[in-house]
Amino acid sequence: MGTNRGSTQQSELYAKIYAAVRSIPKGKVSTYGRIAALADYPGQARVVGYALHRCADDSLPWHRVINYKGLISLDTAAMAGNIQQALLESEGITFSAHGAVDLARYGYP
DNA sequence: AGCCTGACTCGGA
DNA sequence: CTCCGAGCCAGGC
Repeated sequence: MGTNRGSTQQSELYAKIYAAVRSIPKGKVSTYGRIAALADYPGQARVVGYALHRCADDSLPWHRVINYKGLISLDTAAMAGNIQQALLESEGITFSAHGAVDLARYGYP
């Protein structure tokens, strides 16, 4: 990549993150740290969370991204957390009684 | 320019 | 099991 005009690099970061999120197959879930690694930004899980927070794309399967504990980062009592769990369950993902996902079973990669 | 917050993660007590 | 602190980066004021 020769001369890079500082203009599209910022989008590149989000593009990689979105691409990683889109790479999650239906019925699977991934973590922020995992997405960061797939996006070539290991350790920057917070940036992934921030990118998803600003997600302007409704076709982005952001609900397949959870934290490393297998829990929904959003408050499950809140609307967003409730929606996320509902979406994952609609894809065939089962939750524990404590509201946790088995990453060893549904985790991706 | 600087400061604070956040859809994160990890290790320790 | 829960709580706390430290490290990382981007965005907003």
